Amino acid sequence: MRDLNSQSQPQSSILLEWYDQHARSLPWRISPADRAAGVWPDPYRIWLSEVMLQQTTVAAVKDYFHRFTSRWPTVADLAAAPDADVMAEWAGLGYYARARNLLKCARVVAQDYGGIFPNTYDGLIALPGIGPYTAAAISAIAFDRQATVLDGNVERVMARLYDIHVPLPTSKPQLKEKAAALTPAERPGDHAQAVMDLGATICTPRNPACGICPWRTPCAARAARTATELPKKTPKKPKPTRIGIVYLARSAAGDWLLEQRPDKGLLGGMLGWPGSDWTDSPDSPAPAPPFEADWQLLNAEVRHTFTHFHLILRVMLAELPAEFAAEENQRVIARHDFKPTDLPTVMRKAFDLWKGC
DNA sequence: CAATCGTGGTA
DNA sequence: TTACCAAGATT
Repeated sequence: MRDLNSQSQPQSSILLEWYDQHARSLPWRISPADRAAGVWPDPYRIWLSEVMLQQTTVAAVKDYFHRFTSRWPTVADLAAAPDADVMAEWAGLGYYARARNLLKCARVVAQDYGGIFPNTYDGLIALPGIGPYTAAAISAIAFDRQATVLDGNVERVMARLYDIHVPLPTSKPQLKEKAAALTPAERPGDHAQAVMDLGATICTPRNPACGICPWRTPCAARAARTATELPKKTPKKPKPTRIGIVYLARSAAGDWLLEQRPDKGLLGGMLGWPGSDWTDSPDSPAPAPPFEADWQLLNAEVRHTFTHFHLILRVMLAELPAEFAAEENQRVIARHDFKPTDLPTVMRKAFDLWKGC
């Protein structure tokens, strides 16, 4: 007799059928026609897309991916690029340590590996900026290896599929085990992308579309009506508000004074306006203008929220003296070389405030 | 291990 | 307006 439990175990084959019909066309993906013709993705493009996609939405990544791949078509091209060019191209995407590690990684691959990415999980995870998720993703998607990805989507899908109420990150090993048990030997890369697509389009954090989910039959959370409350997460700490000052100095010719921030820490390696430290106290922060001048306070403030604090920035303006002697980390950028899009968003907001005056 | 590290979209 | 969230890595 037919085993009624046969449908109670989720199967990769069901998910892959759904994926073949619903896969989104993405710039780093091989089209179904190409894949049928035996074309495999370029590991460089998979690596680049996966690093950009770390904690970042597909919508935000698309344009950056196009700009990077058209400007630097190969890992060797990227490895040869000046640091400042890469940081400027990454500006606005956030988590700037990714850009610094991207360059480090490209240079290791170009110089130590002859421009060929290692094709194993162990080889990949040893590279800068490649952690457990990204190593698994590249292994599976670019090299057809049976690796299991565990990102936020997979965590959510597994927690619901098996109705796991243990909060993250404690439940992570358990979720990884479930995800690994579902990973097929055939098409592991498509399977990985299918689970993530499922999480991004059907098994969403709020209002999951359980009725049209390919795994609706075996889903334990759907049966228990607990899907929307999963996965549980340990509560986050509240964000403090910090206050700071930035100094916009513009010469009579329209040139701007900027600073390259230190490699470590917030906005590391990026251009920014000279300024004070950002303090927690409501007291006005110690002024630290880059030169003595008649600094004018703009009549509006920058408000910006980082991962773990809110920031209020006061913006001061003065004319940059022609004889100004720049420090080592400072750059006087000519009017026509200055592009606000080269700045991280919080710094661009300060510029926008001036522009609106 | 808990903290750090960006930004934009969404309810 | 606020809080949550997104194809996480590093220390």
